[in-house]
This record gives sequence, structure tokens and C-alpha cells, in this order.
Amino acid sequence: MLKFDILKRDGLARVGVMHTPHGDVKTPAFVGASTRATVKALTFEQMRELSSQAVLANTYHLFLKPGSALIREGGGLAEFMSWHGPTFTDSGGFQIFSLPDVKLSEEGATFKSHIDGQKFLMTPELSMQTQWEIGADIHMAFDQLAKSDSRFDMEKAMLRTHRWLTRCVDEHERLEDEYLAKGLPEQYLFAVVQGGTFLDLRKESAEFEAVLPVDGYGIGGVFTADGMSEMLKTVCPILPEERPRHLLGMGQEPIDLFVGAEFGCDTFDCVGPTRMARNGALYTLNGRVNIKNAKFEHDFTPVDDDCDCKCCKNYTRAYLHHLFKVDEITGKVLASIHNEHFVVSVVNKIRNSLLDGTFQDYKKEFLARYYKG
RNA sequence: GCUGGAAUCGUCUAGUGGCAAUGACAAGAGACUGUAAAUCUCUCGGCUUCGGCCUUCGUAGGUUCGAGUCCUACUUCCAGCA
Repeated sequence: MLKFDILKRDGLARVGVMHTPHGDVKTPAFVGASTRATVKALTFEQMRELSSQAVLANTYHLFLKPGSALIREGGGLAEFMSWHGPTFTDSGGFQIFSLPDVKLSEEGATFKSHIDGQKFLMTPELSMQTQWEIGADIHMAFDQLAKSDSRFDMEKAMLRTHRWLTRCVDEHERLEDEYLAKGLPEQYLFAVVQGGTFLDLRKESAEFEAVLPVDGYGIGGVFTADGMSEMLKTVCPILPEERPRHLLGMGQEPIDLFVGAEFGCDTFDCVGPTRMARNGALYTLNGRVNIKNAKFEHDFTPVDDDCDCKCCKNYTRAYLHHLFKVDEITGKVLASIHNEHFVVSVVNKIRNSLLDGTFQDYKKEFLARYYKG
């Protein structure tokens, strides 16, 4: 069982520490997206430098390339990519269900590789086997995404996700015995709560999953902060308190992090910060800025005066503007350092504010300034 | 000097007489949330009551209902010959 110590509570919010074989994660924490075993444009030295504590890779991508066997051969995910810290893997469900030709059956999902068109059948069992072989500390259960936002599709997907979850749990326990017998470290399973925007479905999903022997929960199918607090207020009180909760895919908008943490989420992952960085959109305390805009050509100030990342400490907006205009990769690197540092820091500050009881003040001040436009 | 060839939007470029004119780049702006994303979208002569109107293809004329496209002259550039 994953050890998770809760140090402080404030309503649904908690401050805690997750203990994984690759180290501790102080929560709430922002987990970097390392989909293909890299946080795009960044080295793991840079990730450590900006105080990232954990990263999340994707089973779908790593299953196709380089294959889980190779990662096992390389010592497991954290060692293979020389991160050596705590890691998560997403199950691949989200990716597979966003491919064009997916055929769904009770057995699993048949899909075609986006790389070479090769056909595969991904099942809950195969996802578990692949994730164990990849060797991240925390795995997500293989879930089905709804075809649409309709209640009908949402309920169907949720019920299938629950049936698959019991298979994930069985396979996970079988693999756990097998791996631990070989003297390999523990790996943990998170169930994924579904139900979309329907609170009664969310409740049903949380109740079903709460009694299962899983180590934590991913909260899936959330796409905007709208309605998120109501959803979390429904879900989180049902989930066992001592198990961590990961808000899947949220964190591009800073408000997501505040709402998520306030209503009981412990970790977050999101591709937004690094993707936006590569496309020239940078976070500042005064809101988002597009560094490619002409107005930055002669701006010799840092991206954000109040930021202490390597980018802001050493480079100017005018320089980044230039790098983006001539499409130099260093621009994307510096922007990624900044954005990733920004969201990691916001969550770290949320943690500190919860510890010293100033969360509401911090939230109010931050959001007023960031979203003042 | 002679003989050919060429001049189109910031740049390069398409353009059978019906054309405000092709494509690329550049430029300007926007989007991006469990990453098929260093990607994608929009604008890119001016004005507009969104129906159009006006000004454009080196310059000046001409032919024609109509010319970036044909003719004449000039200007500039390129190539070859002197």
C-alpha cells in the first residue's frame, strides 16, 4: 500500500507526503508531463532545478516506442530516463480513445498505432502488465473515455471503467506478487473516477471505487475549472481520506490548481505549460503573455519580474522574442523552464499557504492579479 | 553599341485577354488542459451602410466591351556578341 501521510487539513484540502520507492512527493504537487519519457524541451536536471518532484509518462506512447521491455532493460522508467525520482504512468486509455479508429469491446480497445498503423488490442490486463514493466511508481487504471458528453455515453463509459477496474485490480495484484517475489520495488495502482459533469454519476463512481483495494485515485474527464469544485465536493468526501488523489490533465489554467487543491486533490499533471511554452505563451503573475508579440521586441525586462526561474534570472523578454522570431530551440527551452517552474511554484506556494493558514488570501490575491483582464 | 531575355503585394513566385491577381516566406494576431502539437487557425492594397466602391502588376501611350496578359516607345536589370 502506498504510504501517504496527511500533515494538515483545511476543509477538503490537505497537505501531505507521498512515500514512493523513488522518493517522497510533498503534496499538493504539480507533476510534469513526460509523455514519451521526456518533459519536452527540458532535461531532468532542469526539472530538478525548478523543483519538480515527480513526472508522469504515458503507457500508450511508451508501449509503441520504445516498448516496455526496453524500459525494463534500462532499469525501469525513472532510471531509464535518468530522472531517478517519483514517476507516474497514465494507462493509455485517454490516448487510445482519442484515436480515430478505436473498436471497443468488453475485452478491451482495438486501435491502430498513430506511428505505423499497426493494430493492437489494449486490455486492462495488458495495460497493467505494460505499466509494471515500464516500472513507474504509480499506475493509472485502464479506463474508457465517453464518446460524448451525453449522460447516456457517460454512464456507459463509467460502468465499463468500473468493470475494467476490477480486472485491473486483479491483474495488478497478480503482477505485484510476481515482481515483489523477484525483489523488485512496489508499484501502486490508482483507480480513475469517471462520470463527467453528472454529479450523481460521479458519486456512483466514487462509491464503487472507494471500497476497492487501490492505492489512490485519478480524477478523470475534467476539462475546465467550471463546475470542478462541485464535482470535487461530491467525489472527494467519498474517497478514503488516506489515499492520494490525482487530478488528471488539469493545470494549464492556474485557477485549476487552486480549485483542485482547495477541494481535495493532491497532485496534478498537465501538458499545457510546456506546450504553451513551445508555442510562445508564457505565464506571468499578471496573466498570460505571447512572447512573439511585436511589443516585446525592445522589452529588456525579465518575462516576470517576480519569478526566480533560470530564464527570468538570466534572460530578457526581448531576447526570448528574438529567439522565437528566428525559431531557435533555446527559446522553447527557456520558455519551458519558465512555464514549468511557474506551475510547479504555484502549487508549492499553495502547499505553503495551506500549512500556514493563508491559502484563501493567496488564492484571492493570485487570481485577482492573474485574471484581472 | 548590337542581339536576345526580364520587370507582379516586404522578399521569392503563379498568372490560356474577364483578376484585387497564385503559392511560399516574412509580418500581425489568436488558440492550445490525462501531448499523433517546436502544432493549428485567422489577417495580410485601401475604404465599406458588407452590397460593393476605389487604387494596383517598371513608366507613358495604344489596340479591345474588357489588358498583369497583345502592340509601340522609354527606363532599369540580366545574358551573349562587339
